[in-house]
Amino acid sequence: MRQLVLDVLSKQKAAISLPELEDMFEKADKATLYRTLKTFEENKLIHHIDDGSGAVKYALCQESCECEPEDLHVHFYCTVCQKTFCLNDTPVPSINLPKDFSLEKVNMVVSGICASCQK
Amino acid sequence: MRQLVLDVLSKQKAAISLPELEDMFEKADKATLYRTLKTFEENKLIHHIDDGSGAVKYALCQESCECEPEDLHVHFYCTVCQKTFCLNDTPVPSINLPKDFSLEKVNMVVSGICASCQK
DNA sequence: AGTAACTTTGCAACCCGGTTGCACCGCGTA
DNA sequence: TACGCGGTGCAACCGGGTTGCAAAGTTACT
Ligand SMILES: [Mn+2]
Ligand SMILES: [Mn+2]
Ligand SMILES: [Zn+2]
Ligand SMILES: [Zn+2]
Repeated sequence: MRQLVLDVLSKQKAAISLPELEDMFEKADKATLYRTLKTFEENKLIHHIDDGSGAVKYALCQESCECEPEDLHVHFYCTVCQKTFCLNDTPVPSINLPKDFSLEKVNMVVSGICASCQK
Repeated sequence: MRQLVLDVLSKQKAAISLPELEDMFEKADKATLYRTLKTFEENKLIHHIDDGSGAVKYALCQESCECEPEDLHVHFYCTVCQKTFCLNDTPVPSINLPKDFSLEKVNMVVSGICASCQK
């Protein structure tokens, strides 16, 4: 099962959610897939992305993917195809927090229209 | 009802979620509060914040609060008290998207420890 | 006041993503 | 063969959000 899921993940251009994964298999159980993603994430194979679409999405970690402690790159959510992409080459800009606020991590999601959906 | 909700909202230092609002009233119905927040948002009185905590939170719009088309300021989620704050003075930095990606809006949530929770 | 039209509210049900307990299965090992 | 352990499937549950519908409240007009 994990092999199959890993295959699917590595073939994806966009990040994928649990429900999407579910009906991409049709045969495997939701809980199994859920636990698979969980173990993958614990072992730093994948990272999750909260793009505000209601379902958390997952994408393979890249070579340089330091998901912890701080997510390095920006994510892009296409409002047309509803796909979410890792912009691995777009680092999260550093920001100045008010005094006495300590930074742990940053989630930056840009919405718009992706390259494929531009006409 | 709307008056009451508006009062609560204007007294809040942190953004508030629908469930939080719910048990802050104990008397009003979830649906009513939900619809109240909805109309407030449609009329640009409040804006919503998706901080990844599972529940969308709402905060009053400030004078200069141009929530549309693009959310202007950064939000801060405290991992200790689980409160979410508008950093009204911290604008979202502009970023360079890859070619052919068009920008509509940006959600930037910084997690860490807020001023009150620092020891 | 009486009536009609419109708005707001409460209730209940539903949806959907996520999560968990538990029993079962498959497999390697003593 | 018997045991232990990790993976799987099923079913149930949870929590936030959303909606249909009917009752209650409000407003406008006569
Ligand atoms: Mn990513
Ligand atoms: Mn805000
Ligand atoms: Zn697209
Ligand atoms: Zn705090």
